Amino acid sequence: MTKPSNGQLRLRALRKRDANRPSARKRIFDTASELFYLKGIRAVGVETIAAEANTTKMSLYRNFPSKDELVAEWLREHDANFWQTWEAMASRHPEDPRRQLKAAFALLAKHVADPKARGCPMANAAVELTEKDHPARKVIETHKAKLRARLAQICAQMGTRDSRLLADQLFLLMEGAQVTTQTLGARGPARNVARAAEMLIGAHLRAS
Amino acid sequence: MTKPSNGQLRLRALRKRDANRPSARKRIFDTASELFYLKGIRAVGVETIAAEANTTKMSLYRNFPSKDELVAEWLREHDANFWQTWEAMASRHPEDPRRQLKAAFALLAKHVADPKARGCPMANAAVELTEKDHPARKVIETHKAKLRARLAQICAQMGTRDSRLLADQLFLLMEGAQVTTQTLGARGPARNVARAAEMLIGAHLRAS
DNA sequence: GTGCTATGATACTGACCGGTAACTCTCTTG
DNA sequence: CAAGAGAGTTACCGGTCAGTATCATAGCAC
Repeated sequence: MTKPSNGQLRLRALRKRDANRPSARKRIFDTASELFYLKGIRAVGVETIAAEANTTKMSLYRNFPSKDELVAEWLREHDANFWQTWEAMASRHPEDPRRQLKAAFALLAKHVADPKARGCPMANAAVELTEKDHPARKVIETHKAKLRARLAQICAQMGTRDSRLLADQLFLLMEGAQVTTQTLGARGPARNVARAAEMLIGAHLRAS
Repeated sequence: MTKPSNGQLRLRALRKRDANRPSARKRIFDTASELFYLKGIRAVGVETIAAEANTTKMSLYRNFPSKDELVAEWLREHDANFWQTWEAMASRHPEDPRRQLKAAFALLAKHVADPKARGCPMANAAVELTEKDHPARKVIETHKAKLRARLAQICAQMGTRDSRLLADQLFLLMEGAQVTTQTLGARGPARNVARAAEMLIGAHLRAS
């Protein structure tokens, strides 16, 4: 029933001829990333992802072993992008840990100011995926542990007495800013995250 | 097929005779509250709730118009409990806003130290329920806005120059502590939330 | 007793879920 | 030209989802 019309066939042919068209895998991955972030993981079905990527479920399962693994892949890529941005930012202020922190919080402030932002994909996924053996959980925990350690490293370079404590406090501010985006929006407490970090850093430096 | 055995009948009769047995509504509500919090909202079906409450789906729908409304009800009750606890705590330190904040963060610290804790039900729900017209969203936004305002009020009573700013910073710490519970656990940064709050309050008071 | 209310039990709807089978088409590479 | 890889299409699987209809049973109030 409902055979494809000639119009549809021609459209599809046109699309195929376009050499610039990304692979099905890339389209699926990009679409899934966007939908997972904006609508939530459990709220988005594989059929929806495929349709939105102008392909079908079969292409999804030819490129990814399962939805759970697709989710994990998405978060792995987010982790890679995150650290690439982070280290690029850090290398712009070598030997100046304080400036590195300032730049990091400026970046965060810019992100949470975006009205379309919906917090941190990692933290959101941790809220949604409660099965402790979900493949994404390892990615999430590793990512957050690394961030905590990286913050502590920078704080130590600043010479603060209790660098672990300051790092944890900054970590709380970061996570808090991301999550409040989803309840009180960009005009909520998140917009004061950079100032909060500055005050905390200042207080620690004075105490050293 | 599979008629109930005499044993099952007797068991049911025994359960019914127990006058202390809570109503189906209460059992459903309590079970749903626990499951929603521990497993997540979308991860728990109405059938599971009913079974876990030793009743059936029909009793659920006789007492609640829909699952979405049940979720909203759960959050409304959480809001009521939250403010009852909060105001009881505040009234224990009348005329001493600083002590009120200290007590609030002590309570929060105790909560996030529980290894079974899974953050703030409101914030978690905000992550899971992305449909902007979900009945729970209004409850969540109202709750968080009220908390933000209440914090600002207390900070103003302390006489800090920029009480709104301090309130937002404390808010970020609170939300951050709750959410990090789900990625780095009770031994994560959350355990430093009270100290972080103390330092921020101190810095603000010194600046006034 | 007679109702009334709350509860239970079972079966069902239609939609959607993640995942698979089988076949076709088209483009690329040798 | 031939062969193979990537991609599209359609139909299907078993299971679960939220929500409903129907009938039976129990306890309570009058």
